[in-house]
Amino acid sequence: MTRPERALQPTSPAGSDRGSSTSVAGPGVAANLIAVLVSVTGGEPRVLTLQDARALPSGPFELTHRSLQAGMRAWVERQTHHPLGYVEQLYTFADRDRGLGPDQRVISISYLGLTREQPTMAGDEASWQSWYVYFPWEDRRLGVPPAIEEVLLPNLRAFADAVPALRRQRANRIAVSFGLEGKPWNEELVLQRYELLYEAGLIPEARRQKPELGPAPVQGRSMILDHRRILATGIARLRAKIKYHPVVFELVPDTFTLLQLQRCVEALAGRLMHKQNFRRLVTQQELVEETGEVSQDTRGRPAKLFRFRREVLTERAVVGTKLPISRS
Amino acid sequence: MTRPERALQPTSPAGSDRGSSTSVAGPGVAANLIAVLVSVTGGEPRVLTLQDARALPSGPFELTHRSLQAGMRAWVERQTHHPLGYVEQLYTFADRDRGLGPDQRVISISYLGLTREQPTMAGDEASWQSWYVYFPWEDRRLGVPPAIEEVLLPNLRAFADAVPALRRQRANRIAVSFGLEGKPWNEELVLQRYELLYEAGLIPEARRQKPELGPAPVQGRSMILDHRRILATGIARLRAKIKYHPVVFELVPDTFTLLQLQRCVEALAGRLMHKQNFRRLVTQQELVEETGEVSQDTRGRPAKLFRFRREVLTERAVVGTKLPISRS
DNA sequence: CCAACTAATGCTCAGGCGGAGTATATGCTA
DNA sequence: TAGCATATACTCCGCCTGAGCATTAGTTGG
Repeated sequence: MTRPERALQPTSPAGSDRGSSTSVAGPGVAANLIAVLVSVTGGEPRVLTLQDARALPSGPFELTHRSLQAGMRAWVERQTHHPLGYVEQLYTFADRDRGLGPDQRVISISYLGLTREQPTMAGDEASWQSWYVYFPWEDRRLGVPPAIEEVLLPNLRAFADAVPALRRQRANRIAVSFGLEGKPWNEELVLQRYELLYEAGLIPEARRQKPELGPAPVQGRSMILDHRRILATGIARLRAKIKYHPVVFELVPDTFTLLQLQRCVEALAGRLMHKQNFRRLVTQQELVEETGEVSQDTRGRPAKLFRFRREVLTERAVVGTKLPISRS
Repeated sequence: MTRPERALQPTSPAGSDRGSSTSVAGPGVAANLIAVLVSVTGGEPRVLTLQDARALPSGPFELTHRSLQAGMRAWVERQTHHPLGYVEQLYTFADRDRGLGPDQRVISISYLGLTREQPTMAGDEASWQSWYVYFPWEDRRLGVPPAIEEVLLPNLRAFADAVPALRRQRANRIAVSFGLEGKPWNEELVLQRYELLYEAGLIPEARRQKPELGPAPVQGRSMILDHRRILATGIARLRAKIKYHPVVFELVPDTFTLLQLQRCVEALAGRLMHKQNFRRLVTQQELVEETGEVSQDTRGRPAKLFRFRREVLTERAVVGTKLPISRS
C-alpha cells in the first residue's frame, strides 16, 4: 500500500529556464530534486533552508525511488521525520550556462511541498526562514514596505531610463509588476518581480559575474544558484493555488478558528483580507464544519473551532470557470 | 510491452501515487522531450502525431541545447519548419518502462506548444489529428455524445458497483468527473476523466497486460505508452489557460472575425458559448482592435475583422484574483 | 423591388457574487 | 461596572455574467 498522495494539478510558471544545479557528478545527465517546503508558523510563511539559509534542500533522484514525486517525499520525510501533506511539481530546468561544465548537465526538478507542523531537522544547518527574508517587497500586510519607494523604485526607474528605446516598455513593465500608476498590485506576480529585479541587475544573483558593480542595492537575502528564483516560483504557485483549491488546510492545525485560517492565508498572500467576507467565503462554500469546541485563546469573545471538511475534495471539482458558457 | 507506470499527477481526489518507477542504478540518465503540439483548423483542435497517429512527437534533450525549452523549440521547428508561437512546460516524469536498459533511466519532460498554421511535416508519418479522436467524450459542442450514456456510463457504473466498499466513493467520483447528478460538466477535468477510465480498466492502455479482458469497451483511439495521458494533460492545461490568458490568439490567423475566434475557443473547450456574451467579453477587455476590413466570407451580414492587441500582454497582468482582498 | 434567410451587432434585464460597512454578541480585564 | 477585544450577523451596492430580444446588413431567389 502506498501512502496516499494528494491530487495536484500542475500549472506552469511563466518564464524562461534558468537552470539550477547542485551536486551530483557522473557522465551524461544527472537528475536533481529541489524542494520548496512551506509551513506557516508564528504568522509567517516559512521555507526550509540549508547552508546558512542560503539554499533550498535538494537531493539526487535515486533509482530506488518509484517516481520523481515518491523520491521527493522519500528524502524529505527522511530528513524532516515529518509527513508531507501536499506535494506539487513546480518546474524543471536544465540550463547550460549554470551547469557544471560543457560535458555535464544537471536536470533539476523542483517541487512545492506543504507541511503542517514545523519539523525538527536532522541536520543542524537546516532552518525555517520566513520567505519574506528573501522577498521583503512581497509582504504588504503592514502596508507597502517603505523600502519599495525608497530603494526599489528609484533603482528600477534608473534601469528603465538607461535605455531610451526601451524606456516606455520597461516603465510599463515596472508599473504592471509593482502595481503602480493606478494598476492593481497582484500578489501572484512574485516571479515576474524577481525577474525584473534580476534583469535590472539589482540583486546579488545578477551581479555574481560582475563584481565591478559592487554590492546590490536592493534588500532581501539572496541564495545560491537559482534557488531564490525557484522559491519565487513556489510562492507564486502557492499564492495562485489558494484561490481555487483548498490547500491552506494543509498548513493549519486540524482544528482552527476562522481568524487563524485567515491569518494563514494573509501570511501566504502578503495581504490583509476583509474579515467578514473571508468568513462568508469559507462558510458559504462549506469548506469547514464546527467542532463544537471553542478556542481557549481568549482575548475578546472566544471563537468557534472548525475543521476542514475533507469531503469537499471528492464531492466537488475544485476548479474555476470563467468563460461565458451556455448552460443550455 | 509492460504497462507503463504513470507519472503525471492525478487531480483525482483520493489520488494514489502511481508514480513512474525506475528499476536500476546506473551512471547515466537520459532526458527526453515530448511535445503536445496544438493547432486549430477546420473547426477542430488538432494535435501533431507520429507512428500512425499513435504517438506524440518526442526527441532527446541534447547537450547542445541551451535549455529545455530551447531544445523543444529547436527540434520542433526543425521538424515542422514552422515557428512555435507559444510554449509551456507541462510535466516531468521518470518512467521505468522507458528506460533504455538496466543502467539507464529516462526522464521525460512534456511540453505544450501552440502553432498558428498547419505545418507540412518532413516525415510522412506525421499527421495532425483532431484530439477528439482520442477523447470523443470531451466534445460536447453538438450536445452530449450518445456514446457517453450508452457505453461509458454503464461501464463506469459497473466499475463502481464492483467493490461495495468503494461504491459510494467511486460513484461520486464518476458524478463529479462527468457532470452527473446535477453537478456541472467541467471541461477542464480531462485528465481526471482519463484517469477514471484508466482505473476502471475501460481503455486499451489499462489492458495491455491483461489480454484476457478482451478489447476495451470504450471508444477513442489509444496511443503508445502514456502518450494519451500526456495529451490529456495538455488539453486540460490549455482549456484552463484560455480562461485567464489570451493564448487563443496564438491559434487563429492574424486577422479574424469574432465568430472565428469564438469557434476556435469552442473547439478547444468542447462547448458552445453564448455569442453576444463572448463578444462582450472580448471587446470589453480590449483584447482586440478592428482592422477596418470586413470578412469576405459572406453568408449573412459581413463581419468586421479584428486583430489581437499584443499590447495587452505588457500593459496588464493577465491573471485572476478571487480572494476577498481589501482595497484599502 | 421584395421576401426570406443568415449572420453580425446592439441592448436590456435579472441574479449572484464580492467589496465594504454597520450592528450586535460574548468573553475578558481594570 | 466600564471598557476593550474579538467574534459573528446582517445590509447595501456595484459589477459581472448568463440569457434573451431586437435590429442591422448583407445575400439569394422570385
